[in-house]
Amino acid sequence: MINEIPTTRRMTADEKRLSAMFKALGNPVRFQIMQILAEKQMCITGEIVEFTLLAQSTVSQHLKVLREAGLISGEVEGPATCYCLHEDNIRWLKSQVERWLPQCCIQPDSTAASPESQSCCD
Amino acid sequence: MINEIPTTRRMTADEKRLSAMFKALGNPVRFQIMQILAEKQMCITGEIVEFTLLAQSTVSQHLKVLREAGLISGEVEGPATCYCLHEDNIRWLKSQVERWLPQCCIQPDSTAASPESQSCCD
DNA sequence: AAAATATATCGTATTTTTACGATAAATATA
DNA sequence: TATATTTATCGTAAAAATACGATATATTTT
Repeated sequence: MINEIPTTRRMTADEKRLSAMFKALGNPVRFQIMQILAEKQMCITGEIVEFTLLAQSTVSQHLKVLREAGLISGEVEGPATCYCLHEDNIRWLKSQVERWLPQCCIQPDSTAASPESQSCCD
Repeated sequence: MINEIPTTRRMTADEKRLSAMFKALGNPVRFQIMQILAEKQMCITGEIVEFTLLAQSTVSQHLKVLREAGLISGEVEGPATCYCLHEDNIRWLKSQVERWLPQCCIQPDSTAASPESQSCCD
């Protein structure tokens, strides 16, 4: 899905994966599906359809995007499919965001930067 | 940009803001612009254009999206515009992600969940 | 004041995303 | 086996995102 991008440098596999997760979460419907899944622990497709008020086929598409991004996983349960958060991958996402852009955002509890190290902005 | 979404519940302002940041970061070009800004601390538009190998107008558009998401800030410096990461907002993003989906992803160092609390998936 | 430099915005073409209804597939039930 | 239930996939229309060149704006330099 994320093809080669015309920049000077190339993205690592982790960077591509993180970017793809961001992309999946960037849609408000999918963002909210994640939240309802977090609350309810698990849902079959039909429950998520009720929640979103969208057509079943549309929701199925969104679920596919979330699944391909590794954010949820689905398991066939009889005629239905039971979805839940992919906790391992969400933990991975959180750890990546935590260590993301290390040159920026020095933790407030670490040694304060000297004034001249400030950027032009803000 | 994020209009009302047809779901049962409504998104809080924070949720909308977080979702909008994810959306901005979901594009690989913008993702990489964030990284180069983190490395170089600050860049004028022209430097970012060179890095991305895209047309100047295209990059300017991407910078606008990042700016409107609160991820970067730009300051006019003579005829140029100097961009850098919006550290406060990035810190906010990180803290939001950290506490995101609290029902999921119990920290590994906390009390281990009992086996029956496991979900159906994975 | 004119020219050069740097960037944002405008108009537009192309691609991608989003949404829907219809249908296929797979399982459970009568 | 036939029917009902649930979901995924297909085809497609509409909306949004992405990219570009041209141009407007704003500042510096000549």
